[in-house]
Amino acid sequence: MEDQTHLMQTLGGVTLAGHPLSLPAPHDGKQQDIGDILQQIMTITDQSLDEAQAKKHGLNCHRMKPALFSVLCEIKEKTGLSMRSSQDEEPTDPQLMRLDNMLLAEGVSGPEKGSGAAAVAAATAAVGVGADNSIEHSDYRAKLSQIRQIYHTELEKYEQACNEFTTHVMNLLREQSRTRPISPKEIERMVNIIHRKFSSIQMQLKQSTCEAVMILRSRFLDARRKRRNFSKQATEILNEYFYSHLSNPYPSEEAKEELAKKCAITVSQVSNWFGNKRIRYKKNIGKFQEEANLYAAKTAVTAAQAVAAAVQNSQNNSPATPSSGFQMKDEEFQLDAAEDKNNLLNNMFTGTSGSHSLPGSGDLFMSMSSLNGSYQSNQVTGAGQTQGNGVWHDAVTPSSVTSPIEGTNSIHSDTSN
DNA sequence: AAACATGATTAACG
DNA sequence: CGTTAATCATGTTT
Repeated sequence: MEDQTHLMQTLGGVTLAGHPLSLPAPHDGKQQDIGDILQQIMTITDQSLDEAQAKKHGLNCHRMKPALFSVLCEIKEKTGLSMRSSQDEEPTDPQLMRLDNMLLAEGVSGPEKGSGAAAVAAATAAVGVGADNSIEHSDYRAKLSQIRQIYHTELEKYEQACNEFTTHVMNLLREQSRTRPISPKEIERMVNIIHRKFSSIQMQLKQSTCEAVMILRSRFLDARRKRRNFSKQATEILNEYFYSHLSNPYPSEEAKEELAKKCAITVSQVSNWFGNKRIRYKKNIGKFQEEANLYAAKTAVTAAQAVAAAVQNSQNNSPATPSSGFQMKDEEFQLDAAEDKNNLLNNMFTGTSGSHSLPGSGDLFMSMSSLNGSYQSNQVTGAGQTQGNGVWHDAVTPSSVTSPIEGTNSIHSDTSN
């Protein structure tokens, strides 16, 4: 330990003016020699530049130089180990991994995906609608590739700077190793340190890139911010399903997928739509009545013949209970429509009043049956039964699956895809 | 610009 | 987990 202290001071080249160094020296002759060399080394800092340069050269060529050099290196290595051992870890790994994964997932650091855009465009084009959607996406994609480009150029710049700096330091150290005990191992370690520093800088770059991507993502892909209304067709299809399943407007997962495919939207969008639709319909049935009739008409048109026959039956034969699936459906409708019947009725009458034949107009069918129904049950349910509960839940579940309703419904839209 | 419509998000619930 | 109900934030209409 004492030797080390001395040596450190020596190597620092600051003090140690007249101290005799106690290096391990087996023979007296050589000790004299070494002492001489060390003396020269020690005093070199006190000399003028030219003088020192000359002396340096002299020392470099000295026959004992390699031996002394290696000894000094070894000692230095030993002293350094105790200091370094604690700080050699790399705590950056998990974080760096996370960032890397993220960037890879976002397609920033991964392979260039020029074909991906084309594929997506083709897919959306194949669906037919979704042009606006792909515009949005291309905008997003453009920004993303901008970020990626910046990221890559910066990364490359850092890489280059790192290499430059490394070679510079290596040259410097190699040069200095003529006058200082610097082992190749130490140079290597130095290089490692440099690399670590630069990679931490790179991590910062990655982090800020991630942030940028996230911001961009939230700005462009967060549909809440940039909400787009569904296409006319899509709402058409959704409404069709909704009103033709008004008794149980809860599409199954498969049905949702079908609708999603047909509407060029996602399944969760379908779920959202039905959630919103149900709650809003229930909340203000009257407001939707017109729409309901419209879509009921629309679906009825396709099944006009069958419906027409049934309606005639239910009207002519037995006003009370015609025993068809329509009756049940009617009851549901009357429940639904009970609230704003006035408006409703007016609409219906003005819309379809005179001609109640059966020219396919489903609204006719709707209006006829629901009129009867609503008059019946208005007193029962009362005008105040509006929302709250039981719009379709209790009254509906029984008829949803078992009754012939499903059969009739399936004629128009249920299985028609 | 205000009012309304609508898709998405959220907490609470069963 | 899927729903409901309330709410947000935007789109559309008036």
